[in-house]
Amino acid sequence: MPADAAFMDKLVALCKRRGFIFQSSEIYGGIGGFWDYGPLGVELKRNIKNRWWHDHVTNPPTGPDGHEIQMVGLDCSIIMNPKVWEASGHATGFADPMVTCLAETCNKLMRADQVLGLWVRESRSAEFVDVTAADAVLGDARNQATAPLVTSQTTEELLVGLLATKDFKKSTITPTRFGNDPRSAYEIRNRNGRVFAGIIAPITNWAELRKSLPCPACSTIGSLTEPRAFNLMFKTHYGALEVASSMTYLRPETAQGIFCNFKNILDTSRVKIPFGIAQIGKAFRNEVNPRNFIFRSREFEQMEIEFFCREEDSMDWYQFWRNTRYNWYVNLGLKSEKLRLRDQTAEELAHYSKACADIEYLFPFSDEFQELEGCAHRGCFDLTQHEKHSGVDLHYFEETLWSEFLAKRKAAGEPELTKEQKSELGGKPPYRYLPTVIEPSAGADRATLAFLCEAYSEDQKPDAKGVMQTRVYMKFHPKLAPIKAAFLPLVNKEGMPEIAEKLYRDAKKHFNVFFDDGGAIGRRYARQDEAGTPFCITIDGDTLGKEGAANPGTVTIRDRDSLKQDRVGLEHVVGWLKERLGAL
RNA sequence: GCGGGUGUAGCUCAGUGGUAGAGCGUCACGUUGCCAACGUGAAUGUCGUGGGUUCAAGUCCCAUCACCCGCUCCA
Repeated sequence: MPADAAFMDKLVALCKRRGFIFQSSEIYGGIGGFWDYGPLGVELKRNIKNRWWHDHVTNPPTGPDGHEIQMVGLDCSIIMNPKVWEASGHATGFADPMVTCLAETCNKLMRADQVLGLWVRESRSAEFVDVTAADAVLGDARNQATAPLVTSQTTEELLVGLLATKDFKKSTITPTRFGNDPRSAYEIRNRNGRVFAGIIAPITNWAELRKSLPCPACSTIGSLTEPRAFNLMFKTHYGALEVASSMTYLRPETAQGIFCNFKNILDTSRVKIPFGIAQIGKAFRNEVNPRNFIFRSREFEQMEIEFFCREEDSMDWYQFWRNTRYNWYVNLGLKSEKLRLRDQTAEELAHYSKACADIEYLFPFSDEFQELEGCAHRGCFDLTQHEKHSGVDLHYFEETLWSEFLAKRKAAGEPELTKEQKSELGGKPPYRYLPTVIEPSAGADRATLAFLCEAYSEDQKPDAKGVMQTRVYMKFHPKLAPIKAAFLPLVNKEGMPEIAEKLYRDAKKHFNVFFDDGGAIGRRYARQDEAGTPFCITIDGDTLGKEGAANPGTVTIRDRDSLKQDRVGLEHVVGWLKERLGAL
């Protein structure tokens, strides 16, 4: 659905023309799903990452408890022990079997487990029902329907999954038998008392089964391919000898490196719960189909925080991060209604998650909002998994709370606890526990793309010859702009270039600034507009203090968005910029 | 992965079998007095890649790669 394909085309062309983003390996014909950041792009993306690091790690905000939050940074290796990915679930969870419908008018690609949802059979036709929205069609089936459920999961897993869906919550399931069908058969009675007949069987003979299976989308019988493994993990080998035992993966997310270092950080950095660990780094996913410029690429960069807190405070911290992260985007210029904060519905949540909010942007390539960042309440799922798989104790011990407790007992004259009592009491909450995790996980490339889309602006106005011209300008927040200011001698004579260059050299000590003496002033302004430079500083006759100058010793500073010009004294220019650009 | 579309100069694109083009941009020199100014000059392409048909291929055929749209996915 190209919501505004023309807009997207113009933006992509500008990115390439001005050196924001290039296709990777372009001279060799490119490579799908990989992109390079050019001179302007790298500045923009780095500004975004630096801003994020500054705002959350080096100068974190005040938390809901009124204290500045504790944050530390981390930079983990991309390649880790493959057991990490077994523990996290990625090794299996990222390998979905997919089937394609080969019917000419259909050609749909779907996850095999979705195809194998719920089939309701009535006399000769079979109809597919999404198990999450089964009610209407099941009603039509007049309770007589045979509903074979087949899946690559085990029968038990499937039943658990079925009971988790909206329509079958609180169903009772009783083993039964349909005629001579050898597969496991069940009578399913839902909470409204409606009775369904279901056959549940693991897929062992797809080749046979698919001949009779209709496509969920077009209902053509036997048009589905066999499930093929779509593995989203990037396999690689460590060690020069490529053997099975040296196989591992490039990380699909940076978060697991944080969990694996949880204990190291506790032992070395004097942080106490609540605290957060932040990481910026590359991650890799073999996307089925990388699309939409840098939005979905196979190599991408994440900005992730794992914030560890007590279970009882977790919803406060969740709300805090959800709002803090949303406001971060708004304050850096994603001000339009194209940015939204959306709470996930109960159905969307992972089974271990209490809450999750997505920060979404309405990109021009789609008429649906797309995720920039997910702020998830992950419970203690990840640490539990790593504890289980690694065998290492990852529990947190509240030393202060424990010694306060002991001191209080002593003061009250209570008898000293025995060793056994101590380990019994101190070994469980509130003294010893697995912390709950709030995870704001952002895509740096997606953020970059959103800022690019939001910044792209056009003005129509007549030029010197009266011909309508389009002015294209990138309305970046000054803190994100790749180039902060350009220094331009109005004309190349009478000492203007020399003054401009000296001023440029002064400013360059503090900011990424640019010097341009080539071409007419209007053209130079236009070039800076396309690069998104917020300020153009022009050295003119007044600067030189020429006869009749109204403002001797001043330069003009042109604002990119309003086109208004201020006159500022030469010696105040750097200070003027500092006021507007901040320290970073 | 399946189906459809596209690929010619830095960018946007024209070119339906017979000497590769335009606009914009870029560079140089001259000029210059605030919003893509003007003059003069210049550079730039193995027409995505490989193979085939033909006297002759940017153009026709096959393969391949990349990008765009849909299915799917989610940072």
